[in-house]
Amino acid sequence: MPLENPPGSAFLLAAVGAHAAARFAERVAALHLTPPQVGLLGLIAAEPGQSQQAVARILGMPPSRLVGLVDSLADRGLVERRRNRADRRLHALHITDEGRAMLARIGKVAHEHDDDLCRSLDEGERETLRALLARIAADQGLRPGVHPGYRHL
Amino acid sequence: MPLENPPGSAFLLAAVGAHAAARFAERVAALHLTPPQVGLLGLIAAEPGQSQQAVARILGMPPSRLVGLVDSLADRGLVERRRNRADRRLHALHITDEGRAMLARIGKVAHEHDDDLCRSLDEGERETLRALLARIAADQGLRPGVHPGYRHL
DNA sequence: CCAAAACGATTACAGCTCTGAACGATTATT
DNA sequence: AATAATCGTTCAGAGCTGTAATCGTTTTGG
Repeated sequence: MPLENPPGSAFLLAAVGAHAAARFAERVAALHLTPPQVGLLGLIAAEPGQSQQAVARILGMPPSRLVGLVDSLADRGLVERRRNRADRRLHALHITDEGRAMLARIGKVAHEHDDDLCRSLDEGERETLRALLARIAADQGLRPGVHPGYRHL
Repeated sequence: MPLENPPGSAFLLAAVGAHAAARFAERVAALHLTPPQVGLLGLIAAEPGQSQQAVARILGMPPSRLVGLVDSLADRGLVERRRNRADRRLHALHITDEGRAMLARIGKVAHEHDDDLCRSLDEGERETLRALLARIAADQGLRPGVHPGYRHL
């Protein structure tokens, strides 16, 4: 039972959001990926050439955590570290062709996931939901496209 | 960046939900509680007398995990284990008066949290959001009042 | 009626992940 | 040139979780 009856928006949001995240994790597990890996891959694709520290700041995780994550993607050839000639301390992150192909498969999975989650809503209702959530996200200072949960998972 | 542009409902839901959960965790931390403890306390209050195994099944966590959780609440006098005379293997869980008092404080915190999260929405929009989320929750088979994320946090 | 299987709660243990500090390499500062 | 700061990485320690063994109790079945 929730703390309020009926449950408030915040509790519903957290519960449904956690469910959505769990189901998405199941789907991408079929591609041998975890949600943080997917988030990182997407971020590198969207803004290539960033240093690891910059990416770590955006994602809100300690740089030491990012190392293993980048390793796991680089080992599979989805991402590569390129040495910056101007400043050889930096490792610029870039997506590979294989990474882009994987991202396409992920996009397909994400779309299926989206459809299944919202199957009880018609298109107008889905649009309403997206709009309300986007308003909350903007108001609460969430960076578009960054999943706060990747911090701890 | 998300996998789709603009982001789909599922991604927004997971992101905003994780944010809501994180902010709620901060708020109840002021009461020296964690979200799983809050969820357990609420469940015991709503359906008193249940065995630990029954509660563990409802929350979707292994019974061994519940032991420490119940301990932490029992140590603070918010909950008590009562021996069942008919079957002395079972420990029926009951909330105490202090537990009820704490639950009242939690309810206040939850309400403030709710208000802050939805401050960019008017009352009609909040009701719309609640309705849409409740539809998804029901369709996806989520038990009302049970937070799936408590499984792993 | 008694031995054995089943069941609930607990504990012990092993594996995992995360955090924070330390380190080597490189660059900026003075 | 020497020192401080920055980046990526590694490493040890802490915390947490699930699995399996344990103990007491109850049910089952011969």
